[in-house]
Amino acid sequence: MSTRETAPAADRVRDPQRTRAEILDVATSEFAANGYAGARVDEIAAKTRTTKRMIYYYFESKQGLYLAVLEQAYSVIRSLESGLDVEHLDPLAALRELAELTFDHHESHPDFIRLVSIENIHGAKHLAQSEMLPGLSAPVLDVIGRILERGRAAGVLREDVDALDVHMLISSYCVFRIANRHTFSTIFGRDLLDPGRREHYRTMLGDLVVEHLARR
Amino acid sequence: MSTRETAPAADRVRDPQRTRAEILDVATSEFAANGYAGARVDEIAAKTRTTKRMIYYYFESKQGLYLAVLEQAYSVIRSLESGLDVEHLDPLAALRELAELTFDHHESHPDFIRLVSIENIHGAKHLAQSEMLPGLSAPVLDVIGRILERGRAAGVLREDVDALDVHMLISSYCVFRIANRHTFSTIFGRDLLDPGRREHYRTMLGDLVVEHLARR
Amino acid sequence: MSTRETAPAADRVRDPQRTRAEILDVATSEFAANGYAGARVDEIAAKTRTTKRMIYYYFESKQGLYLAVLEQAYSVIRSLESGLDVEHLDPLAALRELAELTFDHHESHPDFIRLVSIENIHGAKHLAQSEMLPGLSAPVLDVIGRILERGRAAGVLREDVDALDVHMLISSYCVFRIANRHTFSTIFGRDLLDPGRREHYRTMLGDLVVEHLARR
Amino acid sequence: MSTRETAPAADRVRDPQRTRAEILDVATSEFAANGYAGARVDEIAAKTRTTKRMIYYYFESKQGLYLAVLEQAYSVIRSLESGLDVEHLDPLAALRELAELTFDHHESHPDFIRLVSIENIHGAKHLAQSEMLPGLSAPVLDVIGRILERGRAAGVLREDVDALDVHMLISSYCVFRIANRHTFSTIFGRDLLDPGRREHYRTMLGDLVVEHLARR
DNA sequence: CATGAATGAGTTTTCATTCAT
DNA sequence: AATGAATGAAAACTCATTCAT
Repeated sequence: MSTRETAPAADRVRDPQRTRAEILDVATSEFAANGYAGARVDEIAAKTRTTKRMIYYYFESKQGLYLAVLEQAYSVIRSLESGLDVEHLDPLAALRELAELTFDHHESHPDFIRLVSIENIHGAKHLAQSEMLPGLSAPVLDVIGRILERGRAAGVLREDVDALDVHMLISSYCVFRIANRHTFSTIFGRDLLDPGRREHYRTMLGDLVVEHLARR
Repeated sequence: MSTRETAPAADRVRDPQRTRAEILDVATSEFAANGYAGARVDEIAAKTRTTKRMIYYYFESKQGLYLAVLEQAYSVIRSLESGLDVEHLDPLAALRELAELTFDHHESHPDFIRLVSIENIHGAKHLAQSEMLPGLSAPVLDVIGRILERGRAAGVLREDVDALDVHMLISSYCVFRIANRHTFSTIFGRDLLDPGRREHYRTMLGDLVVEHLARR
Repeated sequence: MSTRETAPAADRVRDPQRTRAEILDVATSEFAANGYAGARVDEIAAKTRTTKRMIYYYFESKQGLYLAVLEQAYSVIRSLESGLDVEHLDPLAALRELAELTFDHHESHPDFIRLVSIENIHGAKHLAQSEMLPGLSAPVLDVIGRILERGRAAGVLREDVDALDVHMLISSYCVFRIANRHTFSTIFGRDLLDPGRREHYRTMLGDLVVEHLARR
Repeated sequence: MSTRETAPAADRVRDPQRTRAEILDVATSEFAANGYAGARVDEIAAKTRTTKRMIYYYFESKQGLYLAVLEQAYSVIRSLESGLDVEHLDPLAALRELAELTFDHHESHPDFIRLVSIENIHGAKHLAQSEMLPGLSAPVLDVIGRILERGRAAGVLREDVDALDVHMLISSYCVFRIANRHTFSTIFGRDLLDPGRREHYRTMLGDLVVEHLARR
């Protein structure tokens, strides 16, 4: 990968929004694939129809770009969470449904999971700098909260588990499957994303949640 | 960080074992703290009583050093696993004990968890290059396997869950708590390593395993 | 030679063609003078009005620069060869003229001869990587070919010597005089480039060619 | 190639002469193959049954080793030259014989040719430092000298060509064939060492010499 | 004589960032 | 908004040579 700009001038676009979005998309893949330090501004620019200068124009610095990538990634997940609708199900079924939807979400957004891993490597210091993210609690917590409320009122759920713990339980399972896939497969020879075992893992998660939350 | 070698020549020792070990230890912290690309060979050398040159003498390259770090980290965990002794407990108690010991292990080896995260960012490509690690299944699997056998024979455990799934369940929980601590705390304001909640999480894990494995 | 860039920022020009050309010229001298491994990128940069960084910007690597130097050196020689005009002379005279022009060419392009020697030390492996050079037969061969044809038709030249052998004969003589000058002089005390003996050597070459090619 | 010493201690020899000779042999190949700057002391040591320390013990420095290599290479050639015996042939036949023996010599000592090329790259500065080589005129010159004398006395040879020019003529042809083999083959697609054309080149050389020296 | 370990100075290469147009 | 050229600082890596045993 040369440092020289080689983008074909021909198909350069003059649509700022689009240019910004394209940079962000490419940067997402690159950061997710290589980590913060491992990603190359040059490489990101090369995979775009713009030039490096534009990256600095829109995002100021590599850090700025990375933060924008992070913010967008969280936004996408948040809006997916906002679309969750499990109110029509009974509490235990709702929990299972929620867990399984999270399972699906994570599987279809591996870049997000990778970015979160990367951000944790850096002690979440970039995330902390964000003006929009920290504290902006996830919609999913409210969803879980409402289910727990309903379930407790109906006497079918335990009283001593809070929404954040439920979220942690579900996340840990779903995140591990994506985030640790490679070492797991290398060490144990089992691909956690093997389509043939997907249903098994999905059900297992639902079972775990239900078993743990159901009042005995 | 200067390029000049600044290590005090005075206290350099002529102890290869020690020199190698010291480099490896420092490198472990540095890679764990900064990722592969983010770690600096210069910085590692500076925190050692040797010089950068010795790193290349013993490990050939930055990659070689990283791989050695990875291999040592896995070895440490493996030998801890080998020391597990839960044979004297009844199957369900043994599973809980095992889960809780894993919980403890992970908590006291955050660098290992971070290295594994980092390695997954790179698709486990370094791990795959190792001649000792891949395929060398973990002792813990045998431990789990024996518990499952005993439990099934005694009729107290489910028949349809295999050792690797149990390991995955335990790992995902324990790993998440360490690996995703920072973003979790930044987003949700709850520190997963808060000593005051440690017992809660530890018990919760044991419960999860027991609830999932116990025959109904 | 320090690692610090010391080129005066004042007279840096923004003329890519010129920058590239200047690097190439300096590099030609340096490689010719010190060999591939002996040449220093730092030194080349220092003798330029640019910085080391620009060498990598334009040529990617030391090897890339060396190859560019080699390609340019061959191009220069090729275009000189293309300018050869000996069609108006009778075959034997044309051969002598050609030999003597080659003699002159080589004498005035010692760097080219040195680069060729260097490249041979490396088994021509860089040359082989070139996309423009290998196979691109030299114009001089056609010139020789046409003379031989004419000479055979006229019955004044031998039939059993081909153009490539003629070229080899001329080259070996002209190249040796330049390439082996130093050891020859050190061992035998005779400087092959002594201006006072130049005419002698030039005539001797012409004689050799004519004596060898003339039909008896 | 690692910097670490890995020579099997088992078969180390305690024969100084032999150790020295072995180092010299390996160094000859390495310098011939990679040039002075390109050769690695580490690599030379590794291909020997000794260690690097011995190289410095016997030869003081890389330069010292290189000079020893050069001196030995010239000595070998000199003693081959000393063995030349063409006194029993008539002058022209003797000259042809001499040329052809040189042709053979060079072909079977490519490393010598390469070393000479390398030394010329460095302006013969190492050779000049030698206490044994410079000035020590080659035996072959005397051989040529005696042939010329005999030939002139017999009236069969030209009067105006001296021994050193004859030597230069023969050398240039024989050296070029070996030294420039690689670029020649890459550019023109003809291997000058093709066994099938060996006799052709050998005869051609003899012809050249005879044609040039014979009195008309 | 022999050797594994160690070293300092240098050498190539990389990378985020900025400038002139 | 856009761009090819340029840059400084630093990063990885190398190599001849020496030391302690």
